[in-house]
Amino acid sequence: MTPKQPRGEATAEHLLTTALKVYASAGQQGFTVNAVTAAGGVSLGSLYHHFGSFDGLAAALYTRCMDRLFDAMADAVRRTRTARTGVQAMVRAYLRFTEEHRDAALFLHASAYSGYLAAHAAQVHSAKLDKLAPLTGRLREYAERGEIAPLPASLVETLIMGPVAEAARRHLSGAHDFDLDRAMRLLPERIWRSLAPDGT
Amino acid sequence: MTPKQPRGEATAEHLLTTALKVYASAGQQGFTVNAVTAAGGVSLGSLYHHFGSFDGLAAALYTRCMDRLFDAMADAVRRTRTARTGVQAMVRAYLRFTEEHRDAALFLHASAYSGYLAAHAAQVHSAKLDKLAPLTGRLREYAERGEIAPLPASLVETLIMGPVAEAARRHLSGAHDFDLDRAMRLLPERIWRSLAPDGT
DNA sequence: GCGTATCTGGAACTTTTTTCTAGAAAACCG
DNA sequence: CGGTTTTCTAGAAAAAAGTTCCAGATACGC
Repeated sequence: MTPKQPRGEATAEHLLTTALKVYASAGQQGFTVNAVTAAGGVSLGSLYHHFGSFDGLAAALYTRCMDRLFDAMADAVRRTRTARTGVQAMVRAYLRFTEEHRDAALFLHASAYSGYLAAHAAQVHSAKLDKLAPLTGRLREYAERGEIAPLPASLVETLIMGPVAEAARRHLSGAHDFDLDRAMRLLPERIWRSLAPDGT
Repeated sequence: MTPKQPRGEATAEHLLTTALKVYASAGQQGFTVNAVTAAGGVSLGSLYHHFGSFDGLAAALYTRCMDRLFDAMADAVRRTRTARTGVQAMVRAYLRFTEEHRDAALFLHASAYSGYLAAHAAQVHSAKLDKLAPLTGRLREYAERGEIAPLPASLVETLIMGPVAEAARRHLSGAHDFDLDRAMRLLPERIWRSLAPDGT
């Protein structure tokens, strides 16, 4: 009668996938414990067993989406050699991810500074640092070799992630005047210019 | 016995001020209707009469904070002539506002894409466009005069607001490795480089 | 098989938001 | 002024969302 329920670890996985679907289709305001358990055919007890709280589920989903984004960026950078191509690869990978995984990108941007994560902020932040390590490592190498201007590491990150995230937000919010394809063509070079050492 | 209650319009004003204080001291999770009404010595009925919903209050507060930020930026730009000094003035004004009105800046960044505004998104967005008009107008003039690179207007905005907002977020989140004073010295020039026309 | 640990279901409870309505204060107007 | 209308306030009650709890089911090691 009841469809075969996945159990154990699979249930947690299943809940995360369902949660993202619910978020994508019902939006922030339709994103409730009841909506997620109903959509997934899973009980409240299971959800709370695996995630402790609804915020816990949201934090896990956030972490999962973030992992995928940063993995995509790290992969892209790995195929480059110079600072210029590396930075531009990061930018393109972020924008490509935003386009190809719209739901995940939307959830990331909407949740980023948005209460869900308050209780798990520390965990999420350290997970972020871990996943970001390959990228920050590369940036440090560029700096050591003098391939980018001598700036504090956090400013270099700000100059890359700031514009890219803003572009993603504009695309995701459906701004009529924002063309993601054009951004993918123009932004990498512009961001690079903000980082290039003098006389380049 | 009961302290003299402000009435009418004044109550709405009073609630907004109280709300920001409550948000600043109790954080996102302590930011509830009851907390705000209790702290302000105002009843639920009054709050709902003036703002329709708790989200309505949050949207009004958001708009008010945003107005102040953009006014500060517009004032700063008004005192400049060239594209370079104008852009740099915007950047500095944003960062200065973040420092001087920490509570308002925190609320702005935390609420920006965060559910509170979903119901009033349209109003908030059009209010934003209005307040942004003096700034976008300036940027268009720069572009027409060839003082900045020929880029779509939304990309110019992205290249300015992206890094500045990211810097503000890092400062507000208390990142140990982020130094706002250093950012105020270095960012304006770096952002300018991303916008400068060729051969500058 | 047996015992233990893990997982699931759903009713009951808590907290937070929203609605509702009676009535007080202000504004308006002849 | 005196009456009428509108605006505003108060707080109880309802609705909605999140959380707790525990009885029972399932998987797993021995």
